[in-house]
Amino acid sequence: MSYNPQKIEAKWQKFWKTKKLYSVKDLEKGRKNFYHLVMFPYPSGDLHIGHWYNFAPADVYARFKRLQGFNVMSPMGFDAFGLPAEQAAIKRKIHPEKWTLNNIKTMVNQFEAMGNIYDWSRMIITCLPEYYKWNQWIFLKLFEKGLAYRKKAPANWCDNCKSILANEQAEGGKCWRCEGPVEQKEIDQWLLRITDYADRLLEDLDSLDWPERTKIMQKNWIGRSEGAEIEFPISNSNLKIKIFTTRADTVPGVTYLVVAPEHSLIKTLEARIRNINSVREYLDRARRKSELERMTESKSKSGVELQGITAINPFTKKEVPVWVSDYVLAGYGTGAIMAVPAHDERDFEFAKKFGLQIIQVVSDDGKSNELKEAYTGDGAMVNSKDLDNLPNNIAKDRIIEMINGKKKINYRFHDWLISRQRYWGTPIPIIYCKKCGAVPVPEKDLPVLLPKISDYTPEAGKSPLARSEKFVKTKCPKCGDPAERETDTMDTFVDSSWYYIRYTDPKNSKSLADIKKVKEWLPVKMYIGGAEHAVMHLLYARFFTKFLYDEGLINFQEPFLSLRHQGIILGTDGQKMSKSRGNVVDPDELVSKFGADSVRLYLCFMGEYHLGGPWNPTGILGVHRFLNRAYQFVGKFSKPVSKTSKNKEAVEHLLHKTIKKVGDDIELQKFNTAISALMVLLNEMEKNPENCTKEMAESFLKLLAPFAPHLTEELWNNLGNKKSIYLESWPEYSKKYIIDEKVELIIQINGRLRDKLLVARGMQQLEIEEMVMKSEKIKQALNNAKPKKIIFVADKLINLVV
RNA sequence: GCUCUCGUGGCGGAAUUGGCAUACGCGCGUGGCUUAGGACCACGUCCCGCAAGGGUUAGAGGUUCAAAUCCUCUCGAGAGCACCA
Repeated sequence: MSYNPQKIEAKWQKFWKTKKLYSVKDLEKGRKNFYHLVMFPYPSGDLHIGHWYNFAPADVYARFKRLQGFNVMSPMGFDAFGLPAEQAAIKRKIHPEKWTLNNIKTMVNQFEAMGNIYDWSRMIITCLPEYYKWNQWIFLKLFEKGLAYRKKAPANWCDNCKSILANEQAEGGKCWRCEGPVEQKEIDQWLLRITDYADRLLEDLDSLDWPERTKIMQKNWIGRSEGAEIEFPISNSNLKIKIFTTRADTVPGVTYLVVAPEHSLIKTLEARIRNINSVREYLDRARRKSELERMTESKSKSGVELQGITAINPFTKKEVPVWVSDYVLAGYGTGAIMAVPAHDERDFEFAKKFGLQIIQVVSDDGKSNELKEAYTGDGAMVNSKDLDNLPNNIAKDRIIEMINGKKKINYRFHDWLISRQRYWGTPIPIIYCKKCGAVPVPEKDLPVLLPKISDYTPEAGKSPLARSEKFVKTKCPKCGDPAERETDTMDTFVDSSWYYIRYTDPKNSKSLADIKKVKEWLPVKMYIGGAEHAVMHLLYARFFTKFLYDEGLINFQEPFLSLRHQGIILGTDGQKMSKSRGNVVDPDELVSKFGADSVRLYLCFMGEYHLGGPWNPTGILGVHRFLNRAYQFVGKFSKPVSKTSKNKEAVEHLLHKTIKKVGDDIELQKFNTAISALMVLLNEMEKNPENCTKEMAESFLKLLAPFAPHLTEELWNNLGNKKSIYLESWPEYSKKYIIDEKVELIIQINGRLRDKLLVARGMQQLEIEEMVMKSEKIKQALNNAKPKKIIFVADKLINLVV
């Protein structure tokens, strides 16, 4: 009999479907609920091998949990709004909805071929009104609480995508989607006040079982810093320049101020700036520079002095010049800084270049020295009048008080900008009325349907929806006057910020989810997805969860208790897979050659899950051979076998050790070593089939079941079992088999292996020493030398030091 | 530039966390069995050496009875941050 995966897999996929084996009830007697979730995919067309890597090993974990006795919910859906649908639609001249829903159909079929445990009755598609209605509903709640607001401000603009981006999506001056350069553009936009939640978002990180790296990234992104706001009066004027600093102790060393090119002061004091022409020229140049250029040119600083304008150092009362430079960011703090060249590297560099004064005020040896570089450490105050010799950390608070500074906490991140000037997204449910202003659409009128229009090509700064008169023209819900709808749509990250809640109650038309079901399932126990979402999706989702908690709609404050990242599969050449490189691995082809079980198994076996790595085209042969051998071996037990197994002890020991190892490893998502343990077990059983029993073969199948669901169902059935193997439970190991009675003890001389000894567990040192001295090898190696010292580790080793 | 993580055969990778380095698999070699398929089976496969033995975890040094694992430096790779005042 030969292993025919194609036949077996189709058969069992049908079986699972007709038996509804994976549709999950909200409550099952005697079983604990376990919510297992993988980040839902974008419906891009076909499942590629990267998708397989995200979903198949994650499914191994879910199946393992199910076998352990949990009532596992593992739902799947599609993050269906977004730019690529529009772009594909424009290119192919079909409606984005049609394109998206077609893709979803294909992908659902491909998912079924993967043999996953998904409960398709809970599927979510975010571009359908039944889903995005609740985006709008949540938006209105945020609006009601003042957490959604409209503002005209410079925003990140990607000219390729013709859209505004959130800061999280414009990292490093590049668009997260197309990698094109990001420019600044003034535009009216909707923002969500995520910064109100900054401290909670920071504090609650500690309680999460997340990769440390990811937590650090979120911490850095939020970027909390404690400091003070200090005002510097402008000479001969009532105006003041407000700055933010974390080093108030260095105020005595402030020798100039710098404002960002966008700072309002320049315009206000235009008339007094003597060199206004060269200042304007500088501002022009700075504006033309893209964010990217500003960063790459960060090495050499540029700037112009605002001649005719000086400020007063509030500590020394001395006049200091004011400069404009693009090394100061408009978006952080107040857009202006106090410069302390002696104690800040950037200021030092700037001062050196433009010949500005450098005054040391903190010193590690209490003396004022010639500085070759900025001194950023702690020390005692110098050149600071009465404060001299005081530790700088104490001087800090003293100075803030003396100069009427205000303690302040600043955050690096900004409010979340959600307006998108695009068609394929959730309409923002706001109506503009000349009399009443921005009026929320009443709840009863939700959803505001996305109209079917025929021309959704983007236009700079304006949503395609603005061209649909039918959509735009409406009546003010408050006063009934003619009014206009908001035409921007929401960032698709809004959709994914709460979808995990919707899975618990996906068809609810009365609320986003029934609180009873929410309590039954949430928070998510295990969440799996790419590390690239560390500061986007994962931060937004945490924010939404906290908001919905505050609204009393859910009973938990963190959505994902445990988080794991998968790695990325690279092409055979070690490069990122792409069609242009021609190094794309086609999973469908592999499935038709080797079967889905082999593909699943190989993806788990190829290395550490969170690392990924290059694809090895012959590697899959190894696991395929293994499955084939398992098929042949277990097949032997489908007929009654003689019960003469004489020496099953040895195999029994190994089996129990394997049960422990495979369970422990899957729990840690170390799938590769779990599989290698299964291989070792099968190798051993194959060598001694006469010492194996049917029960052993059954245990082996259960251990293999999470990895190779189709094959194990087939073999389980062949052994005479009528019900699915997934209605069984994970085998238990007994301690007596885990601990061997005899252990192999290593004998070392000076730390080098010389001999081995098989001894009873727990044997004492003296007894062992005696045995060691009788060993020929040891006698020879010792060559009559007497051990000076003997190190003994029970059941492990004895080391003779000569 | 800064921070973090990591460097183990021809390749993917193991190593109970300081205690037998190279498990498991790929590839390769030899032989067998097959009328060929990316099949299967057996044996071998870190380096030097006929052997006894010796050497080996990027490189150099250190701590220790004992180091892939801990410390220091150098080199290399990956990730994150990159004017955040």
